[in-house]
Amino acid sequence: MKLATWNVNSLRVRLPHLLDWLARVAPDVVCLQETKTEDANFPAAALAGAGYRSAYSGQKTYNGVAIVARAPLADVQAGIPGFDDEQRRVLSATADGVRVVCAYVPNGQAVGSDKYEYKLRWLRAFADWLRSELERHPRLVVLGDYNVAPEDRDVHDPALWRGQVLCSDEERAAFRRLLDLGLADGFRLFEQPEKSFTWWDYRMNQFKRNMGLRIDHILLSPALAERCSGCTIDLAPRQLERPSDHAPVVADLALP
DNA sequence: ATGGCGCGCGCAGCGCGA
Repeated sequence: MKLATWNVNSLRVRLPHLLDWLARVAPDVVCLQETKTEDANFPAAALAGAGYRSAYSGQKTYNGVAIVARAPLADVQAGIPGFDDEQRRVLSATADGVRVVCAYVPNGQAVGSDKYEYKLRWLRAFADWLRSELERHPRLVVLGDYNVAPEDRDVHDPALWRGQVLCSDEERAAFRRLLDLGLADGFRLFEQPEKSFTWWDYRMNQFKRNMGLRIDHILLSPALAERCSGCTIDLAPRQLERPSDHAPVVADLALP
C-alpha cells in the first residue's frame, strides 16, 4: 500500500500535476492540503476518471484538505471533534482497513503572534484527539503539512531559522508530543540523504539551491511502522513549470 | 536590504503562505 501527502497550493492550478503524478506513481492514498477549493468545485469527476475516489473538506481561498484513494473511503470525518474551528484543516477516512488522517497544521506566521498561539492551541487539541484515535485504530497513519521542521537536520540553515516560526522550541515540542503518543516519523525509519526537504520558498531560486525545510510528514502507528518498507520525498513535481512549493512524501506499507 | 514568488480575489493591490 502506497500512501502520500502533498500540499498542492491550490488544487485548481495543480490538478494537471496531480493527475500526471497519480498516473506515474500510482499511489493508493494521497492526502492533499491547501486545496483552496469549495466542496461544490472539487474536481471529483476528473479524479474518478483517473480511477480515484475523493473525500474533501474545503473552503474558498484558504486551507482545504482532501483524501484521494483507489479504495472506497469509509467513515469520513472532518475536523477535530470538540475543537471548534472554521478552518478546514483535518479530514479522516478509512481505506483498505487503514485509518487515514489528513492534516494541514496552521502556519503560525510569526512566533508570538495570534496565529502562532492558534497553532499551538491547535496542535494541543490535535494531539489530545490522536491519543484516542490511536486506541480506536491500531492501523493509523497521520499525513500532512505539519508546518514544523522537527530537528535542525530538517533545515537548510539551522542558524538562520533558530527560534523562527516552523522551527521554534515550542513547535518542536508540540511535534515531539505527537511522537510521544507512539507515532513514528516514517521518513526517519530509514537511512536518508542529508539535506532532505519538502518545502522551498518560491523566491530567490531556493529550490535550485536546495534551501528548504522538511515540514511535510507521515506519522505511523506502531502496527503500521513495523510494516513500513520505505519513505521518500519525490522531488520531480517541484521541478515542473508552476509547481507547488511543496514536494510529495510517499510511504510504502507491506500490508497483508 | 525584511523583499524577492505564487496564490485567491477580483480587477488594484493586498493578505497570506512558510
